[in-house]
Amino acid sequence: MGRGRVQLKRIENKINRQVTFSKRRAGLLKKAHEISVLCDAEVALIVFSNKGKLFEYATDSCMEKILERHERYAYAERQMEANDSETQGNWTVEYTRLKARIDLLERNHRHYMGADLGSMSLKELQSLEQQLDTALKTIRTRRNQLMYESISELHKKEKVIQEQNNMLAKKIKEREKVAAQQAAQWDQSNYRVDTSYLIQQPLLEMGGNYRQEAPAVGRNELDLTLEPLYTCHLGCF
Amino acid sequence: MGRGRVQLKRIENKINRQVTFSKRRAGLLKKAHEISVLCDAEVALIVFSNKGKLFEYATDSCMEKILERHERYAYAERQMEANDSETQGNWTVEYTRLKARIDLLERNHRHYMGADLGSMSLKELQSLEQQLDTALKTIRTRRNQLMYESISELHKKEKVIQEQNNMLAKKIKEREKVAAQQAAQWDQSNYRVDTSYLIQQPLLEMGGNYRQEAPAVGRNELDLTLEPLYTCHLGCF
DNA sequence: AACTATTTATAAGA
DNA sequence: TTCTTATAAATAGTT
Repeated sequence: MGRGRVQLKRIENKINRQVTFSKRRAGLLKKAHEISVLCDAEVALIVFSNKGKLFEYATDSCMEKILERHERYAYAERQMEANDSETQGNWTVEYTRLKARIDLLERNHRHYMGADLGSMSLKELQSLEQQLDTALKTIRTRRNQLMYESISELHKKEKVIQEQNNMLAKKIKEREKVAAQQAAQWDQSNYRVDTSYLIQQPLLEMGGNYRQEAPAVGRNELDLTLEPLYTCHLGCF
Repeated sequence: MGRGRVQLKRIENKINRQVTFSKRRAGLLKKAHEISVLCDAEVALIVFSNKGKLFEYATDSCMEKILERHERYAYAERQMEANDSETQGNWTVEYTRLKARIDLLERNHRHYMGADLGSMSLKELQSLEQQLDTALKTIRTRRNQLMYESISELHKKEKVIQEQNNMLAKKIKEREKVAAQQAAQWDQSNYRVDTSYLIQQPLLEMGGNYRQEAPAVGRNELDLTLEPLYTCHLGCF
């Protein structure tokens, strides 16, 4: 269409090429619109010029919708192809089938390891991501459960040991009291002073130790620092 | 082009429409290819027929690449537009600017809550997803850290309390020994039998209690069940 | 950007 | 569908 035939090859003259691009671009957009209206078709046309400038046409000005439809379509097509080539395989019998299956599994494995992603489409990558994310979620849930149980267990242990601790402390206090009574009785009767000394010394030292470290400081820290965290963890399950 | 003019409106005759679609589709694809070769342009053309059948052309048969390029382009354009309309806003002064800003923020907020996603493109959704995923990761990291610290703390507490427990047990044993000596001495001198009875009774009862419940059963369970878990947690950070 | 000689595309008919 | 053909449209080269 025009004076002289056109060979289907890149126009080397830059000016010429630019002019032709303008003219043909207009024509192409026009024709895209025409077929869309005349034939009730959905058309998306994207043109990047030599220099990277974008021109586009889309039926009803809804490019994204058409592109998404295309993605769905292309994906479905690819799935069908994959299915076909996997099912019909009976031209070198089982061997080819098994080989293909192994290839697929190996490729999948590489993908699951995050390698060899260059050959995957956006859609495939999304699918992979979701799969991995789901797996990750399962793994995380499991790990959280284990941590939760661990904390629960520790709390229980702590309580038991603390109770034993308290009980021991009480017993010791009783012993102190009895020892004091004995000492008093021995003092009264002035009988064997050095034995009274042996009894009284360890009891005093121990009582002091116990009260300062375990119930006062230790318990307080547990109650203030750990209980809120624990409650918070519960909200996560 | 052909016998008689063509009005730009849907062809009502179904057969006619189908024929025209075939012809024009071929023409459109041809022209798309031509401009692509002649003018060194990158072209993507997607056509869905009336009945949903897909026809497509892409320069170098690389549809996905062109579509991604388009997405990047369209996204950048949208960003610029948003920036513009946000920056220049001086036709109803500050009011319009603030209103737009609030609208944007509210929309974003809805998106962050997972609502009102219908208006978002695939790319925007991906971006949102990544944002949320990153946020989620940060949150999870933080939570894991807190749980880790909690476990660490509990282990430390457990150790301290256990040590105190052991110490108390040792003290009590000493007391037992001393009491036994006293009892022997008192027996020897036959002096006040009822006091010796008071001392011996609580010590025996307590020693049994302690050895059976805390160090034997309690400690074993902790070592076997919790230590591996703890090590496992460490691997997660 | 406008003109115009030609080539192309295609509507209608077979 | 496909082929043919008359004609409308597109456009290469020119101004």
